[in-house]
Amino acid sequence: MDADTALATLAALGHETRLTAFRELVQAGTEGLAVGELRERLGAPGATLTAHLNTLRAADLVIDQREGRVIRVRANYAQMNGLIDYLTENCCAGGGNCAPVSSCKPSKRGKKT
Amino acid sequence: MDADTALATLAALGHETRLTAFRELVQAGTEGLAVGELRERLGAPGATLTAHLNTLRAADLVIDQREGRVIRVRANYAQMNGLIDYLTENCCAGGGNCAPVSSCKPSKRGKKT
DNA sequence: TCGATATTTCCAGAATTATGGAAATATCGC
DNA sequence: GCGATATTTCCATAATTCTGGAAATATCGA
Repeated sequence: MDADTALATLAALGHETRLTAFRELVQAGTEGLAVGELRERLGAPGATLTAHLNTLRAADLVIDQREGRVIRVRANYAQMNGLIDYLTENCCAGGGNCAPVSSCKPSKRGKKT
Repeated sequence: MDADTALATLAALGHETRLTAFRELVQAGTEGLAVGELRERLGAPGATLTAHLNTLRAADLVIDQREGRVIRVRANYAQMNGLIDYLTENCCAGGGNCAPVSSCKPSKRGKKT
């Protein structure tokens, strides 16, 4: 992932509604959610949600698929992995101060930092 | 790391100047950089850089230490690790679609996604 | 104390982003 | 085709963030 893509991805996630929406989609799993279902969960007006979804779409963080009148949205895990990779490189490049092995240990996840 | 902190961290990194600044600091390693040195590298006016540094500071992404008239700024790797952990949890929770082992393999870093 | 250097705060204008109602588009079942 | 449902686009307003000059603050060496 290049810097511009990482930037767009970070900016897309750096908004409360969009981060919450993405988390809902991740929790929903591979099936994803209908836009209407997501709208109900977030309690946002349609136009507002669409605007945020468009930002997430532009950042390639979600994939949608039309199923008749319903548009089903899913989290794009590949892009999230790409972002994590990018940040890991950024975090670890140069000084070797936080090697991937230490930042990715399963046992370390969930700790209070 | 809680959701609010992750949000502030993502928003802080979701700006070109701040992401570039953070990358410079990571590359600079444990010694960090003087604000003036960072300012020269970024080519930004002092007030502008200070505003961005304040955002990074509020997000706990940088640590600074005064050395006489110079303020030395360093990347806070712990916070970056915390963010990566948060995203990894978000990415992997629910569906098990992208386990940390796959997103953090050293061999996978650097791939084009 | 003074003058020089480093950085910040103050502040206001510029630019961008967010919000949501109303109208438009797409698809369905009949 | 028509009415109903799902979602988007359009658009204007509101809110936020960005930017950078000028003044203020902090520290130094003499």
